[in-house]
Amino acid sequence: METKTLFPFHDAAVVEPIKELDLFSSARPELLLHRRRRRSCSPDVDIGLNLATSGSSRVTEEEKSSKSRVIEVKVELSRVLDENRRLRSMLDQLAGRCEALHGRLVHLLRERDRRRAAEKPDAGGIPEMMENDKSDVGAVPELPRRRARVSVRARSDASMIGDGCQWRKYGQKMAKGNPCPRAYYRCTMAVGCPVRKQVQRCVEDRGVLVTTYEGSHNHPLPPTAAVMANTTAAAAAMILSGSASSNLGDSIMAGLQRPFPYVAASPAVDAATLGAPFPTVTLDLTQSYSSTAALLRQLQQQQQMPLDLRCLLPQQPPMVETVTTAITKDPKFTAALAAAMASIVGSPRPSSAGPSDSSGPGLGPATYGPPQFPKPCATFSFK
DNA sequence: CGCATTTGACCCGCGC
DNA sequence: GCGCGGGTCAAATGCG
Repeated sequence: METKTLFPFHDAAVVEPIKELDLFSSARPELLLHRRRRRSCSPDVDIGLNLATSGSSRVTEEEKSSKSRVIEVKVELSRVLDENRRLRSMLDQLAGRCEALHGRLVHLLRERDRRRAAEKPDAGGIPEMMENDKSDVGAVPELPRRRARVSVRARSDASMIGDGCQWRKYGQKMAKGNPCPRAYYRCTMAVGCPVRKQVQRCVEDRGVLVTTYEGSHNHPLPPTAAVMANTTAAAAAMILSGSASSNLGDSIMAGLQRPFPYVAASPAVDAATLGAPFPTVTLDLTQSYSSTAALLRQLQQQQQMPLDLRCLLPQQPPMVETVTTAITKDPKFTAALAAAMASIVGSPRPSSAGPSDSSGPGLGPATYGPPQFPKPCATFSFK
C-alpha cells in the first residue's frame, strides 16, 4: 500500500511516518491514534523539537510551525476517523437492511406456502418440474413461466470448464450463426437433477467458451461446485425478480443467502446468448474486473435488481465507489472469488480429456469424477 | 458387457 | 398451416 509521509520535515528516526489509513482493515484506526497519543505523552519520546536556548527566536519560529502542523494533522486525522466511522455505519446499515429484507422475504414466502396449502389441501404438491426447478417455484401459473439462465464466459481451450459437477452429454447441435456445435449436458450427480447446461464456443472469439446453466441442483454440491452454483443462483434470482415482482420465489431466497453479489460480471440480460428466449445473465470471466462500481451502476440503470434490493444500493456515485471498495477489500469477497476461480482454473486438465475427433471444434466428451479444469485463462484484477 | 457418447429423428414454440 | 430453429430423445456406436 502506498505510504504517505505526513511529517516530511521531521527526522524519520524520531517520528515515524503515519501510513495511509486502511479504512476497512481489521486494524482499528482509532486504536492507532490512541497508541500514537499515548506515545506522544510518554516522557521517553523525543518529539523532535530542539528546545535549546541558542538562537531562541529561530527555534520559536520552528516550534510554532511544528505545533501548527501537529494541529493540522490532528484535525486531518479526526476528519479521517469521522469519515471512517461514517462509512462503517453505512456498511452496517446496508448489512442490516439486507438481513431485514431477507427475513421479510422468508416470512412472506412461508406465509404464501401456508396459504396455498390451506387453499389447496388436495393439490397433490407441485409438479415435478416445478419441484425440481426452484427458479420456477415462485412463478404465478397464469403468467408465462420465466426460466432464468446464467451464462458463464471463460477463456479456455478445453471442451468444458470444470465446475465441480458431473455431467452427461445428451445431445449436440449446430446452432444458427455459429460454426461451432453446441453441446447439451445434464447433471448426473443425483437422479432426477434438473440442471442442464449448454456449452458452445463464442463465435466472435473461438477461445472463449460459453457455458449456460439452467435450473437448480436438487442435491448437495462439492465446495468448488457450490461456489459456482451459488453465484449462478444469485444471478438467476436477480434477473428473475428484476422485472416481475410476482416472480419473487425460492430462487431469490437462494440468492439472498449468498454473499450477493460477490462474483458478478456483466449483468446485462443477454438474450442473444445461445439464442435463449429466457432471461440470461452473463458472468464474463474473460474480462478484467477493475470496476465493480460500474457493475453496480449498470444494475441500477438497467433496473435488473429486485426493487427491494435496489434500495440497498447507494444513490450517489461516490458512495458506489465507497461500497465497492468495501466489497473488494472484504476478505470474504476475496476468498469467495478465489474459490470461484479455483473452480474454474484450479488445476491442469489431463491431456486425454481434450476435444474428441468428430464432435466439432472444442467439444469433446463430458468429464466425470473429480473436476477437471482447463488451463488458467480467466482474468480478474482489483485496484 | 456396461456405460458414455454420437447423431439423426422427433417435438415444440414461434414468426410469417 | 408451414417452415425454421432450439431442445430432447433414443438407437447406434465406441471404448474400457
